[in-house]
Amino acid sequence: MFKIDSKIENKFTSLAIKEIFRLLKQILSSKELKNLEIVYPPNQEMGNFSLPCFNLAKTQKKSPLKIAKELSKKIRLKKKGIICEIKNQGPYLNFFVNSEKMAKSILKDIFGKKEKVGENKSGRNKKIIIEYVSPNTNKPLHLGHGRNAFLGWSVSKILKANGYKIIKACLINDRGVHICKSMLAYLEKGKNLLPEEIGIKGDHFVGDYYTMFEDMRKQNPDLEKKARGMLIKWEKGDKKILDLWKKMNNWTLNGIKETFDKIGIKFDKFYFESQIYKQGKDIILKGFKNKQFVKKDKAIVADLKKYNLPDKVLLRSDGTALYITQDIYLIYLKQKDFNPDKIIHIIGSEQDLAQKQLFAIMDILGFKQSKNLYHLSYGMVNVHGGKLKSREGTRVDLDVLIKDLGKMASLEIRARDEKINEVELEKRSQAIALGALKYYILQYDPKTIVNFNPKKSLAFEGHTGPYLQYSYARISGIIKKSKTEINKNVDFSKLRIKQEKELIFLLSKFSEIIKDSGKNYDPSILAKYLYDLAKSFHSFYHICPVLKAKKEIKKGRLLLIYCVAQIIKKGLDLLGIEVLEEM
RNA sequence: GCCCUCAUAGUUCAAUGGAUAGAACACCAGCCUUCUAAGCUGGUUAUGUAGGUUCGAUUCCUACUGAGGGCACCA
Repeated sequence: MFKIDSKIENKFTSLAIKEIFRLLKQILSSKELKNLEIVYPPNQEMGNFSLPCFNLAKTQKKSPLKIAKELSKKIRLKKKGIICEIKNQGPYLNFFVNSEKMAKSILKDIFGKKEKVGENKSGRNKKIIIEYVSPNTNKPLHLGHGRNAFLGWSVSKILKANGYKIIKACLINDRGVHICKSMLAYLEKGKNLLPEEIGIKGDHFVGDYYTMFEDMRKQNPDLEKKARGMLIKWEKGDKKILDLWKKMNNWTLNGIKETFDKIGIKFDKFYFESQIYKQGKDIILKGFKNKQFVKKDKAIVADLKKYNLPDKVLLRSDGTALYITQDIYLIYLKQKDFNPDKIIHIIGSEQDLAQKQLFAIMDILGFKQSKNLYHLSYGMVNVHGGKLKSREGTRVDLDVLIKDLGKMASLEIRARDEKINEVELEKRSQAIALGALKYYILQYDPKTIVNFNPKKSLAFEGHTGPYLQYSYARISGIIKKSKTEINKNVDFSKLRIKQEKELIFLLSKFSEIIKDSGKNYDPSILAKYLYDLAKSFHSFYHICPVLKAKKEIKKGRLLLIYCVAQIIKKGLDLLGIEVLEEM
């Protein structure tokens, strides 16, 4: 949607919209112009841009149909303008652009921008810290962490493409009673076994003891108290417990980091809960002294009636810290470390209330930037109607899932190319498996609850990551076979085919899509666009031969598909998905 | 009990208050001596119920029904 004063990233679109407003100025007052919006019609046969006449109907007190008709008759087009045709259709006035000018401008632009294609500077170098994933160190990552990781990574990339400076942070929740549970089970049943001795990844090794604890507790409920006791000893610095804690934490952390590496997730800064919870306590105690908080049943509590929220306990009655205790300090710490303009927490929607409370507490504490705190909330991943929560049994282990997907992908690849070598097979199957998984997750609006059925959900056909990777590989194949340099100076006077025009117009939308995805912190907008583009390309592919076309047409089509490939590559990169030259 | 989400095709998801409610999977019928069939072309099927606001409601408001999440010493 474009208003008269909106800033448009794509040069051609910007010129076209400006011309439309100039044309409308012939017959409308500047006041009327200001309220108008230009939109995209549902499909391109209707036109490239459209003016809905409903607003004008109100001010002019005529039917919108009549206004559209009148406007189409009154407007005089310029001979050499970008807009070459105007049609009224119902209550809409539709504008068609000159395909030749559109093609030349857009393709030249994409060709010239190379890997910076689609980027803009609307972020003006403002700094944003994005905290994401933030795992516990008592078990391996599951698919819910995967959604968090893919979302965080992609949003970071998209915001960066919008000109923001991004710091990707991860809080390691390495303190708390959940860790003690794994430790207890290990002490009782572990027999000093090491993960490498039985060839198991450290995070899975520790996770198994956590599960074991849950089983043991069912028979011996006292273990829960024992775990609490262990936490108190841990807080007091009991050497034996600290040594075990360090050892087991390292196992888990190394395992988790290995998984991060495998799925291509990186961070600029790690914070550790164990290193910051004490400072959190100090802030709470100081706040209590300053009468910002109150004491109820010996616990220190934030009264949040003013914010229309339930009260929140900040320190237990026995004086030990809660998760939120260190979370409060962490916000100060991030502000001190990086002085960001915004802090984003990527956390599941089950913590909507807790996050609201946290931000309200920061406000009570007088944290000046409390308005710059943002909770990017995302829906849970359900499995078979069950929940994917670590407290309950059902969870999809990320390592296992990726391994299974990799196997599926390599079978597909082998079926197409029997002679492929092992190194290439491994590389491709990983890229395809991760492409499928990441696209599957990112195609949904973050707040949507994803229903994941391992058997049905992940495919390599249809609306999937591999479909996009395949379009890229196909284009790469054609360009390779053409054995010619891509030439940006192309004559497009013979651009008559619907599929060609459609592709070019889709390309022109890319930069607006990146802006839109960034503004909404929503990679699914980009994901859907890329699918539309790939679909449009495949349709083109089956109708328009490239290599067998006549010389000038071939040159033009080569440039066109090259630009499509560049956009797919860039777009997939912003989703954290790799492209392949061959599939 | 209170608060927050959500309800669209057999299934999984789209649709800034506006044009014929889009896709994908599944199902049916076609297309490989032609740039990679992980592809293309066509077909069947949908807005939970009842009101309201509006020229116009899948979208906003109210009630109901159903699902999920949350509600002080878990995170």
